[in-house]
Amino acid sequence: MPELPEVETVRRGLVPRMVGHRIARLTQRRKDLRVKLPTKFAARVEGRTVTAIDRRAKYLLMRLDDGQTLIVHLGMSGRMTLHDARSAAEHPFERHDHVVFDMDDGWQVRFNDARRFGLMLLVPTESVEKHKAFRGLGPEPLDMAFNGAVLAARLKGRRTPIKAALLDQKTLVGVGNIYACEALYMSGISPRRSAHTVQGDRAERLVAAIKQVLLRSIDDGGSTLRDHVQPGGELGYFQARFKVYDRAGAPCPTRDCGHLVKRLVQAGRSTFYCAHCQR
DNA sequence: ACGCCCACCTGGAGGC
DNA sequence: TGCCTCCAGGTGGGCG
Repeated sequence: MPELPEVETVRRGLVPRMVGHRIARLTQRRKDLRVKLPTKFAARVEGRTVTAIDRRAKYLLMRLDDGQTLIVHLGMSGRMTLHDARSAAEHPFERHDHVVFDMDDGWQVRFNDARRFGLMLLVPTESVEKHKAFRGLGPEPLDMAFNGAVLAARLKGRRTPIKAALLDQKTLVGVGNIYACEALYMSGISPRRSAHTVQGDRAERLVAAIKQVLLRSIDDGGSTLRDHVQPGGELGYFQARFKVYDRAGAPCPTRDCGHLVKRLVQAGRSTFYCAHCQR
């Protein structure tokens, strides 16, 4: 499910239910996520108050009041759902509700992840950036400092196709298969173009497209294809705005183009593009 | 060091 | 209905 806009949407949905609240109880209904939950995980989290929820790349960072950070990654199919346990309605667990946070005010936050590619880690806040998963992560695309020159420098000398380079979180973070396809289409750049040739004006156009597509998607609550829901259960709507993603065989949306959207496989992932509009 | 392939896991869709 | 194949929003380990 989640690329930057979906993770950011989840973050925003969790803030009002978690920040400023104590985790009264944490239940591990299943421990074998991508990274096994540490022993005594529940005991180390229970009683702690969440002071903030940040995001870095596609990771949620739940800051706890004892100086630890609970790192959450949603993998491909992870979601967070909210339940008001004080209401009279029944709240039966669903298949794949793996970790349950009971907050001190009666709200319940559940981590649900069918494929179990997600992970949770508990690390000292000051060492988050030193963790193996965070070392080498590229710049945040929505930072003011991220511009064409920054991207161009990171693509220099790289022989892989630009599409694959965008998926590589060492190049920049937060962009996944959907938004890589969409940003390349919007900037008129072929996904097959060698990454090192994306320089100068081309890099500027690509950065502008990346920022625009991510921001628009956040505005729409992300993209709901299969799994993504906002924590309150609302769907995302950005998928209605896809120009090429998952649209193989459909007419290219550029006026008067007349060509069809094509699908190809790069680095094991589907790429959707218009061979006429993207060079 | 880099780039490619695959595994990790479950479920939904489509073909027969 | 059932069974089989393919595909899915991510990541990281192993290989050449």
